Amino acid sequence: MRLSNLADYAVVAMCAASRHCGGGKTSAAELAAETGLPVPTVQKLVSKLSAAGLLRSTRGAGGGLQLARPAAAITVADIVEAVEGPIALTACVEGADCLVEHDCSVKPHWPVVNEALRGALAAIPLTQLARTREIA
Amino acid sequence: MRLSNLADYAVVAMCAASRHCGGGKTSAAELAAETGLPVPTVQKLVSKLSAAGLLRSTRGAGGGLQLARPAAAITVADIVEAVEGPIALTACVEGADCLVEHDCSVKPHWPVVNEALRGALAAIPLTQLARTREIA
DNA sequence: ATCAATCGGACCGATTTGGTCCGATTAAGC
DNA sequence: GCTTAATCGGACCAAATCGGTCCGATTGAT
Repeated sequence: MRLSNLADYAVVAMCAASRHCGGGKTSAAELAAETGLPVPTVQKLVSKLSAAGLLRSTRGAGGGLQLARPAAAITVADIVEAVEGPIALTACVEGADCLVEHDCSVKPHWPVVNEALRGALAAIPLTQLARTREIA
Repeated sequence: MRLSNLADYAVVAMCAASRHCGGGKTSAAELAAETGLPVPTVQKLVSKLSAAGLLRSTRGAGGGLQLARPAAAITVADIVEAVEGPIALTACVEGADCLVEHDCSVKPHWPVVNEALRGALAAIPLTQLARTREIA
């Protein structure tokens, strides 16, 4: 019942990237310096985030990264799904057959819980996270 | 972002145990037969569930298991926490220092998400799960 | 006191996760 | 047009956790 470290890091990294949104491009190395994460780890993250369409990467000298969408249109749920894949608490939510399929009275309830979690994550846009410790 | 298989199994096993509530005691072997899970796995589960105070075990010949509380007073959150430990999406929710502590603007938001998830799990008592496929 | 049936904990293999490294690609500069 | 430099992208490897299996300790009935 725990979020993977990578997903946690990704949220922090995207939060840092959103601060560079006005100033144009940033780089994986810069994000690593600001977040304190290892550079290769950040590179791995931006790969997945780019593939998911959350970041837009420009290669070559002078290249870098920028948000593919406005920060307000990116939620924690988007970031988590980009790194960990679809949010599914149990295998049967994704369609896999559980081994007690014939009389599994629990099955119908999981999608409800699943959507509750997803809704909680989708309710937090990147703009809200960028406000440094205002709600602490 | 996925529940462990053990936690999923534990919910199913507890659901099966609740059906024996009126009839008194059951056993790990019986639960295994009803759920289709391997016997040793169920034994492992009942150990943790007993330690968490959700099941009461009686040892010796003719012993067995029974719910320690009424089924209505046991929620999915209780079962998940019994098997997986406290529900904490990130390490910082539990008090551990993240390595970007000094300016982690994300940190204040995790407890909110965490409670939303926990609330969704705590809203489902065992009695609701026992109703076989009524809400499908 | 013996026996039988149960739970409880310890051991082992497998999968996933997290971290590191090197190569492919691209744009700028000469 | 070529060289150079800086970047992203994917492949490789170690570690931790998870899942499964087994055997021993404890307890009540006979």
